[in-house]
Formats: sequence, C-alpha cells, structure tokens
Amino acid sequence: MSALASPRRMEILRLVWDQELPAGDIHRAMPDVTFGAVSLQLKHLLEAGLLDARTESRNRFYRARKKALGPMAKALEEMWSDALWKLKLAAELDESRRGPRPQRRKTKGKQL
Amino acid sequence: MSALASPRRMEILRLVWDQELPAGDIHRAMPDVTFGAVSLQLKHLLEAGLLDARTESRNRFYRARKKALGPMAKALEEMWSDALWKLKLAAELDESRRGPRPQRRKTKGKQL
DNA sequence: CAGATAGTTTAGTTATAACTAAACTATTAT
DNA sequence: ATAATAGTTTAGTTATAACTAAACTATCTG
Repeated sequence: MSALASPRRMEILRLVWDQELPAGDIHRAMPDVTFGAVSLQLKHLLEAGLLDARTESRNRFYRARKKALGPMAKALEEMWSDALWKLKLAAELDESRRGPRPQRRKTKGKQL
Repeated sequence: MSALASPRRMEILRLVWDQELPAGDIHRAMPDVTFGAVSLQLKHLLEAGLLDARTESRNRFYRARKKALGPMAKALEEMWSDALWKLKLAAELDESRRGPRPQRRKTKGKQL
C-alpha cells in the first residue's frame, strides 16, 4: 500500500500499466527529475512487488504487476478513467513539481 | 489519494469506517501517540474530505465519508477483509510504531 | 466560580522520503 | 580499446510529514 503513497510512483505505475517501457522512456515522461531519481523509485516499486522488470541488451523494461495490487488494481483503473479523479491527480502531481528543471547529466567516461 | 498515504491515517479511517467515534476513542485505539497527533491526522483527513465530523456537547464524532473515496472504498473493504492484506497492513503499522510509548498529558488548567 | 474532561492549535523537533550530483557497471558501436 | 548509451548506486542534501509538549478553547460538574 505505502508504495502507492507518492504521486510520483503512481505516475510511473500508470505509465507501465498496460505497456512495457524501458527506464529511459519513463524518465523522459518526467523531465523534472533526474534519471537517478526515477531509477530509485523504480527500485522502490520493484521491491514492493508492484513491477516486473526484464533486461534486454542495454535496456531494462518495466511493467506493472496488476495481480500484486489485488482489489486496488480495479480501483486505480476506475479512478484513472474518471474525469473527476483525473483533476485530483493532476493537482497532486503539479504540487510535487515545483522548483528548477534539471537535465540528464552529459555522462562522459572520465570527466572531472 | 495522498491522504491515504500513511498507515496511521488508514488505521483511523478503518476505525470510523462503519461507526461514528469520538476523537478520544480513536486516540485510545492508538496509545503509542499523543492525543494531539491524532487530532492533527483527523484534521488532515477532514480537509481531504475523507471524514465527516459532528460535535455533540464535549465530544467530536468522526466517521468515514465512503462516497468521497469513489472506487477506492470497495477496494479498501476488500483488502481489509482479505487475510493476506491483513498481514501486509499489520506489518506496515508495526513498522510505524517504534520508540517509547507516550501518555496523554495530565492537563491541568493552570500548571507550570 | 474552580476543576475536570474533551478536543484543538501552535511552535519546535525528529524522522523519513525524495531528490541531486557524481561515480559506477554493463552493453553496444566504431 | 575508446567512446557512447542505458541504467544503477552511493553519499550527502533538502523538503516534508509526523510527532511532542504545552498552551489554548469550550463544555460540563460540583
């Protein structure tokens, strides 16, 4: 339950609800945080058993484990398809998004 | 949604799910925190629209507003009646309960 | 009225969650 | 082998949520 606590993790869960996505795509969908931050949240969800992960070459694909959510799965789907809830969630996300917009670091092999 | 985030608030919500209870009874059910802490959480839930409150003489009665939870209401009920989920929630609550056990201050009108 | 009971509120503390920056591993391409 | 891409991890910071102690309001009781 408490893995569903943060709007950020809900956003992720929703992205991979009915499609598998690589971590990079998930990050691209939330450019207000660093890649590292997203990776940590993915780990959190994974450890809570709410995601499945699969590695393919350089990519790591994530997908929601709806079964693990039990009765919550249906509730979430209904909420997401409900206009009123859409507004509520949008507001919550918006609240969690204040401050400057960081970019992905230009990782170089050996840089000071 | 985010008002459901903490196991503490879930515990409260569950207590007043199908019965109205005065703040004092709710506090008595969670003696590991002060009365003030409970009052603040009640306020939180109230402001999120998840509780109804009614004052009668010295008591303030609280009750869950199931309608406000939409599809979540059913999901919560199902979870609570499910043995597996019971264990999960118990574990979460237990985790949030470490440290010393404070008591309600012996409030005296004018004490130093 | 004084004192007890029921609850809220404020101000300050503490615990925890979320995040950043940078180092790191692994894979692929040149 | 070098460099780029994809992702993770660590260590430290910052923001936020939860809590405590005490002051406070209000109602009831003698």
